[in-house]
Amino acid sequence: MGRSPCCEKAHTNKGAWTKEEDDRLISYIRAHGEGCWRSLPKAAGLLRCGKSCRLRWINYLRPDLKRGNFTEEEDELIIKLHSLLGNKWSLIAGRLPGRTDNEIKNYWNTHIRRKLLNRGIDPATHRPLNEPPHSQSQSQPLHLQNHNQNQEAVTIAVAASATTTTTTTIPVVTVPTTTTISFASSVKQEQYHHHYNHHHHQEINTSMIKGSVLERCPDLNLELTISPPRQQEHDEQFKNRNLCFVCSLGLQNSKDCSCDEIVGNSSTGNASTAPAYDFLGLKAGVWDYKGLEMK
DNA sequence: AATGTCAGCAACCGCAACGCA
DNA sequence: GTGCGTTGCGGTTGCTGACAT
Repeated sequence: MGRSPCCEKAHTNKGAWTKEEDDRLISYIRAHGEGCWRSLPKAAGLLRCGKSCRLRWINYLRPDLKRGNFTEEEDELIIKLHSLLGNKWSLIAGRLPGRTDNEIKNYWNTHIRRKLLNRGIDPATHRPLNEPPHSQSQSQPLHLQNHNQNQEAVTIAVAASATTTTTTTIPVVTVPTTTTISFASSVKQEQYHHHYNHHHHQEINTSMIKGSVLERCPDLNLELTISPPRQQEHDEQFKNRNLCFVCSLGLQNSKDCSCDEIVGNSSTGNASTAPAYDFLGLKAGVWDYKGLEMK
């Protein structure tokens, strides 16, 4: 027998939501919070499946949503992020506060695609339409190029703008050498944490971003730098120590510090036993590059 | 005014990842 | 380690309104 359906389809409404349904959903979530979508409809007295409720809330009813037209700045940011990340709409949405992945996806398909075509740019590859695909690296979009390339020791900083800088370094352990990423983001740390908790398996795709980022998008502040892994570079006190995410944020001695819990072997130089940074509680050992590849 | 076409957007569907027993 | 239930993502569909004929 296959999996049971997510809802009893015979007894659920479909199609557009009514005002009454919206009100029920809003009041229920205000009272009980998000989550447990499967049981929510029954508890809220809605004849909808949990999926439908979740979608309605996330894409339309959430109070922090920014309604209205996209600005020119948002347009350009979406284009740049798409060139880096591909159709990772949830990731792109994470960089645009108040916008949902569905909204951005629709906006891309209806407006930006056409806008790029009018500029003579292929929206799929972000390269000129009339440019012959003379090499794989140039004919593929950036996000597709990256995972064809061997990983190297590289530190990458990504920022939506250049106000604050939050830096951490993450090893990707299944590649021959250590890949590290530094995130410099104006997004509040807590927002980043929230986003990361939901999307950590995709967020790491940013690690695929390499030198050509700046070449492609010179005015997008990605603060790309290439450097040896930080632990090998300096900080004598950490030389024989593994850094947790908390310390990587400069919060050494914090109660959340878990450096000493991390098991790692920094002396081998082997990536699979490389210094382990506990990024948001994800021990280095869990990073599986293959699992992070774009579809 | 009636009909056809198209664009925009909300919602659905299938699948994969995740978490837990 | 495995199987099952739940959640989230991305592609696709279909409804609706605006515009053209």
